[in-house]
Amino acid sequence: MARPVVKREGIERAAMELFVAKGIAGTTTREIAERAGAAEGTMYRHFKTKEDLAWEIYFSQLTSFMESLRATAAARPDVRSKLSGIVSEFFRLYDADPVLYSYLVLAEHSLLWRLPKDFQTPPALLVEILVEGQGAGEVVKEDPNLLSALIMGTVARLTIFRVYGRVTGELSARSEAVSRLCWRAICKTSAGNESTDRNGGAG
Amino acid sequence: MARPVVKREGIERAAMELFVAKGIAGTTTREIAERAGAAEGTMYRHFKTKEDLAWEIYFSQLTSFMESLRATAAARPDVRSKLSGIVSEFFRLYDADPVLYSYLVLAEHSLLWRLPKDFQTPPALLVEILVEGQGAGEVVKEDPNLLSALIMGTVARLTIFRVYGRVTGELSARSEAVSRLCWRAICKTSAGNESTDRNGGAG
DNA sequence: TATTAATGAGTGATCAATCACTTATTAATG
DNA sequence: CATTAATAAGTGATTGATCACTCATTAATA
Repeated sequence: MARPVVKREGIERAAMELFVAKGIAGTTTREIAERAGAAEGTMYRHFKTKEDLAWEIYFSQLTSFMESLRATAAARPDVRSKLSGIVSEFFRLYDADPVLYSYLVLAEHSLLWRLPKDFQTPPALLVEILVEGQGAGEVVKEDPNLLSALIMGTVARLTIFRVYGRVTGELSARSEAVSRLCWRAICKTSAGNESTDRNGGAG
Repeated sequence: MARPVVKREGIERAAMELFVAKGIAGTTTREIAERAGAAEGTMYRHFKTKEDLAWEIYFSQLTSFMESLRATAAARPDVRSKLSGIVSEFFRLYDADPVLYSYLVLAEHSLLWRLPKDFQTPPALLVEILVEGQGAGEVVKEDPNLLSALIMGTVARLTIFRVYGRVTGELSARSEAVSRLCWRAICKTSAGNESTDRNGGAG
């Protein structure tokens, strides 16, 4: 235990912001250091390479986000509300930290291959829940990957629209509408259309 | 006109393949020339900079794709079949040329800002059709951007799943299922659920 | 032969990464 | 408590490699 670490967090934050704005390859180590108010050498004290820096941010943040997704799903009793809980969680993350959201969900597929083979990604969690719903006869019998693509895709694309100003305001406010539309698509009967779900916007 | 141009197309193709695989910033001019079997200097005869090369490919191909999207939509009589025609068109492009699809739809938002302000993008075309459908009472009265995000998002995410092996085979084979599910979500009544659409998979 | 495409060695700038060094903090000793 | 040794964070000039881009020259066509 010697001198305490004070620069590392700032380096991670600055790096993430630049990676989202310009891509990993398009960001220089000098820029990161400058934005973080640190020396380039400090970066290399904590991270082996620039790619490692990108990876460590990605992995730790995705792990943490997946834990909250799983907690949300586990706390809900039925498939319908599990799904709207997950949708809410995505939008909550965007509203709280758009840069982090972009880094985890929209950016750089160049990091995905590094994930451990048994790492549960958001689409995989969705498939798990959807299969459960199909077993219970609540979800339509289509390829669960297709249903998962519908939910993940709608959420991700709405965020892209938000980034580019095609939609405005807090995405959390859209949570209920997105859940409702997605559920209309994937529910077995069309009875779900008129259900007034209150979990979509809450927590 | 003396010596004819023979290398340009190969440079564009090689560049696009590398841009999709490694990003624009992550691709070097030397790599492009090598893969194209041309000299670096030849690249600069036809394109002012590397970024210009990326942009010219993007703009010309997107313009051409938008023309076929509009033609498809125009050739269909009703909103339901216009939308499934567009979905089919996306999947057809992926099956025919996954690299081009990835370059146009999945990659590099760094080029989007260069589009002329009046350029009609795929989401904008969808919104146009959806608003028409709302006017005719066929489409649910939600923010058309949200409905457009649902369709565009589902299509794009399914392609990402295809790229990463989460789904396999020709995406065109999924066209009908995707259209049907999306229509369930966005149609005004739930009557669309049992309609057997034959346009989704065809032309 | 006039014209233009194609070439590839060459160029200065910039890159990621290094390393000898300084500074802040804790632990040990009297 | 005062002093000092040990430790690890932080620094920034430096480096060799690599980058995007140029230009004098050669090759191919009308």
